[in-house]
Amino acid sequence: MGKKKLEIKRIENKSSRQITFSKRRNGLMKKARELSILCDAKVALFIFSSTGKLFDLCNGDR
Amino acid sequence: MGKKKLEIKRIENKSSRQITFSKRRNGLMKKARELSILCDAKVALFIFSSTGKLFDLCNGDR
DNA sequence: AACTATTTATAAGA
DNA sequence: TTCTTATAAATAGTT
Repeated sequence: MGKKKLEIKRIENKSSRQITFSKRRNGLMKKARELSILCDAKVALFIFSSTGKLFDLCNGDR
Repeated sequence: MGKKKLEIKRIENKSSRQITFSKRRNGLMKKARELSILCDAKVALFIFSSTGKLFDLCNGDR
């Protein structure tokens, strides 16, 4: 997605990495929530940022 | 996405629900793996299907 | 934080 | 049921 194709490897630039982290983290949580609703599944998702902060979602909480 | 917009609510048709489950489960795991690689994050994802089967991914395995 | 060009995911269909 | 295709959705780079 996006204006250019992005290779899947560690983003070296710190601020780009943090921006991408927050965008993709939100996207991942949204999709996890949708999967649980659409398909009657139970989903648990734990994301630890490189600074150790935890973001989590269980079964469509928000 | 897809040919028509899909409302986010439980898919009543069982076979459609199972097809959507396997497609979206794969997509979610791929994105989880990408997030961990791109952003140096640790990710754990547990998905229990409605039949109780577990699918999981931790930090970009496989 | 908002935009937009472009890539990616995926709902239906073959 | 695996592959294709039309379309919706996510998002990389920009402002």
